[in-house]
Amino acid sequence: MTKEQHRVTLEDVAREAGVSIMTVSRVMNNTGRISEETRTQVRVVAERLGYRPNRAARTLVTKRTMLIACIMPDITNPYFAEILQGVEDTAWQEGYNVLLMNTNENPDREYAVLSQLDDSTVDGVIACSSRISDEQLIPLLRKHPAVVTINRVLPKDVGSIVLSQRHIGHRAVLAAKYLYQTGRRRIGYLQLVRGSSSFTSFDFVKTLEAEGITIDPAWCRRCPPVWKAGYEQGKMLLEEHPELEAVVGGNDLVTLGLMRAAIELGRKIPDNLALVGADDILISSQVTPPLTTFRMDKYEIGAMASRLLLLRMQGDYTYREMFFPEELVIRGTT
Amino acid sequence: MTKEQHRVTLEDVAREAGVSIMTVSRVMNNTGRISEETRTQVRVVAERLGYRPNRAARTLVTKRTMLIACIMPDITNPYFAEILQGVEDTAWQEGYNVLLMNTNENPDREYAVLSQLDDSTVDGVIACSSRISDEQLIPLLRKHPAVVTINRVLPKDVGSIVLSQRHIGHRAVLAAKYLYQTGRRRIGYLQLVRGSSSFTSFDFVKTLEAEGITIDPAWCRRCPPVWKAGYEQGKMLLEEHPELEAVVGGNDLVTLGLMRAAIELGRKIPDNLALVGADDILISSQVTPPLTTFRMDKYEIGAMASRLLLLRMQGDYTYREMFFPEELVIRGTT
DNA sequence: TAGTTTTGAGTTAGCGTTATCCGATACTGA
DNA sequence: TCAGTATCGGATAACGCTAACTCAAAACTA
Repeated sequence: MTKEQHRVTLEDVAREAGVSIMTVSRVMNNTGRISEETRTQVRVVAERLGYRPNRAARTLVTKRTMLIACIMPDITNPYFAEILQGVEDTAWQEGYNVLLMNTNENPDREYAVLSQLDDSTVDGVIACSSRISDEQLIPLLRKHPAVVTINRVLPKDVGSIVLSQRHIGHRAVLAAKYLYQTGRRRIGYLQLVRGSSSFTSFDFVKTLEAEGITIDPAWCRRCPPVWKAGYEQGKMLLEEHPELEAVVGGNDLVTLGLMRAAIELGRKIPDNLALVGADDILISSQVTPPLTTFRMDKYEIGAMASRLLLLRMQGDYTYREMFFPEELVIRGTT
Repeated sequence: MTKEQHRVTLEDVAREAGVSIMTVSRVMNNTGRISEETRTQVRVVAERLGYRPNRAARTLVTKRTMLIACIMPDITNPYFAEILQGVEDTAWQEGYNVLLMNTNENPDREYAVLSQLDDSTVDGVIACSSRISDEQLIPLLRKHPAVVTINRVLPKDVGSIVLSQRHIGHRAVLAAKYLYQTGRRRIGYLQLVRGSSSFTSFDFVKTLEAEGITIDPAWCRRCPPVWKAGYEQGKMLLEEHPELEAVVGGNDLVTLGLMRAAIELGRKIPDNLALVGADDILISSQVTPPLTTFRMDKYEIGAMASRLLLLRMQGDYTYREMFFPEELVIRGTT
């Protein structure tokens, strides 16, 4: 199909149906008072001519794009894929389409993406697990009338928030405490590297210290949130610190990478090394031994983000914070 | 931020800079002849005022949305997630954003999505592994000036094509032949259910018959392309046909589901039951035993689709067909 | 019957850009 | 010096739609 065809406009329909442009517009939008007779007449003509309203023209006057932007760190991580599925399903049900902006865990790209975005492009923004600093993120989000963040706490006026853990790092501390209860003493930590995270291995060590659990900072490693990095960092960590009895991973992917490294190093899991992951992706239940991790409703997190965004887009700027409880699923690695 | 603020327009910049609207427009688009002096002057004012061009207004006159639609059956399937990553990265590099339309393997939803889409919404469409029939799909795609399909052959005038297997079902036949070579005789098939697929278990049986391999049609099952379905259908299949020595799966997810069922039924893999998957997602290499499957460059498939689409969007309507070879990766399940 | 409301549909005026045409300088060469 | 030709930038008219207002005719009301 070439580009040179004539687009069917309201005017064409109006002329053909012998009514004014406004009448056709009203019929198409089901607004205003139109007699049943005229209505069906216009509908028939519009159908016959194959009329489709021009989205840009409509947007220009209504100032609504019917689009929402969803900024994701990495859609090949099943954790985010499932959240995105929830976002898209819910948005779709409400007549919105999703502009996907995948940043590949790259803060520079995330910054570029957010800079490019403005309120003439989308009606709202969902920023999931942002990897950039508050200083960069907040001004960029303030440009938008409706914002929801996932797994990131921002000032209440910026937007609503969906969280899957009460505080950053809360999960890792819980995992370590559980491992301690099961008798492990030398507990390592594969902390996710991201531009933003305020929770560091320093906090990990300190928080657990307060609980009477001593962690050697040398047992903690920073690690990009992908499988390969978990494998590589994990291998180094275990080689340098064979005394480790357990490791807490920042997400399932890196924990699984580390598990592979451990197996290659001859470690027997869980007897020789215990592992706890973080987000219960499908693969985690299917490996041998299956990974102990935290379960949460990822789809529902995404769906809720869409719902909260919709409220804001409809002008309800009440600050809302939804907390999704996560549950430790004990499987074969502990 | 409320909606009531005044948007900075070309007019504001023009007034402030003491030039005409057209001059500002030219500067913003780097078109036309503008003196260096005026150019920087306008740039400074635009920057100070925080001017951002209105995308809808621009689209209305240029007829370009800078958006492409990507229709995906299921982004929680890592196979598609990786393709989507390739699509998005490449589109982004060229200044395009991606409208994600995830259909959750639901043909009705895919039909609805495609019906809603028109050329005033996006500049091009990538339809990945469409689940609807040619009769439905072709007219819907013809509305668009630029189309690329992934894993779906259509008339050459509809759009370009990216394929990861030479013919539908080619992979399954290859897998069966390989299993036969390794001594397996009673080979089952978990065929993916989709609205469209022209390759049926009937073809599977017939094609292999021609190769001298006899398959009992009762060993073939249709199965939705998700893990759970593979597990359930697999369990039924293995219970009803304990004589099976091997099964070919339509994709890795269902094969893995079947593998779980087989293990629960006490089958030893690969001695007691051999398995071949289809798309080498990460999880397949991490389970025990690791899955024998077909490897292909999923990211590159998506990236290529974007590149082919770009060519069409730039007016090069040459039909192109890219074939990505896939390679059998022999691991622990055969 | 005259006044009032309701109903259905037309008219006008943008929304914020860019395409296109056109005019005013300034520069060129003979 | 004077046409000829770059060079720069303004004026105008769309693009396709909807908000807001207007108004005639029909349908009530007292």
